[in-house]
Amino acid sequence: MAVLEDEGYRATAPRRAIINILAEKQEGFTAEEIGNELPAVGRATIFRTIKLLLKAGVICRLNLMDGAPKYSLSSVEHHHHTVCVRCGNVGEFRAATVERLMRGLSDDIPGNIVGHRLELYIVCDRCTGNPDD
Amino acid sequence: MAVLEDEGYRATAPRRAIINILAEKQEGFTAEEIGNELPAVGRATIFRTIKLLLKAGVICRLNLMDGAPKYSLSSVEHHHHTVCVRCGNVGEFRAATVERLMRGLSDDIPGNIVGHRLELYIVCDRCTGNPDD
DNA sequence: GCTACAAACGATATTCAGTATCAATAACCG
DNA sequence: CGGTTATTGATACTGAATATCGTTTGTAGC
Ligand SMILES: [Mn+2]
Ligand SMILES: [Mn+2]
Ligand SMILES: [Zn+2]
Ligand SMILES: [Zn+2]
Repeated sequence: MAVLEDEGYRATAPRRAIINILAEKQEGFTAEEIGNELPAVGRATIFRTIKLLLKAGVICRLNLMDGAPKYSLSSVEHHHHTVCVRCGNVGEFRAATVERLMRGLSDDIPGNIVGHRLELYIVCDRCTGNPDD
Repeated sequence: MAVLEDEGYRATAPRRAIINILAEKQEGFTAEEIGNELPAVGRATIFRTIKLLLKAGVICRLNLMDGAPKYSLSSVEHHHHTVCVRCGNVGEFRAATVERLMRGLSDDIPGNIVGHRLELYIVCDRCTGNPDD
């Protein structure tokens, strides 16, 4: 909520409603899910707010294996995601080794690395237990 | 072209036309570009063929920084991509260190890793020279 | 080379995510 | 409070991708 003030955005009712919902979400979420939970809020505003929170760094975007976009709260500055290919649950992880690797890679890559994206596709423990569904 | 036979697909004129175009492409390409170069081929067939070639492993999909899909010939089995955030040019690279890292990561990650996606966003050498455009 | 049959096609309609427009509304500052 | 201006929601629109379906075309078997 402080995000809005910090960036000079107005603390409107729709924005606060969206932020409240996100605050409780453990798993990743889609724009549609948010919209479904807030029928009173216009579709455009959902997308506008998502974009705003992305820019502010409150949430981050990731891609499912098929490229479909999904979002998750960014609890930490820079991190990567695990996505269960069965149930779609999203996890976050940081690993110093990943970042170290990126720095090492810059020697082998032409041009200047300005960012990266790493997604791990997994079958989560819960889904390993239940072969179906 | 052998791909089609190998997988039991018919070697139709549209498919051959698409494959011929791809064979000459150095950079990554979008579905639209292919469609533009082959006005005679129906849009649906472009997408159907892309999907087919993805499954066959002839091309691979990558995501631009904003999530937009792009494709590139997969010259090698498993690899990753660099995307210039200025001009959009796509490069491929392999690095044993990346794959080694993934194996190492599996200890820290809950669940079974079944795949990963790594994209490096860069400013390519050509774009570093030309600050504008 | 035919023929029959299934695979694949293209046109079309449709879905779905995301964006532009714009008049109406509501934050915020004084 | 009241004025200014950011923000909203309805609506229309775009662009990517897919479903449908009658027609075409590859291909295996003769
Ligand atoms: Mn995250
Ligand atoms: Mn590739
Ligand atoms: Zn799972
Ligand atoms: Zn470039």
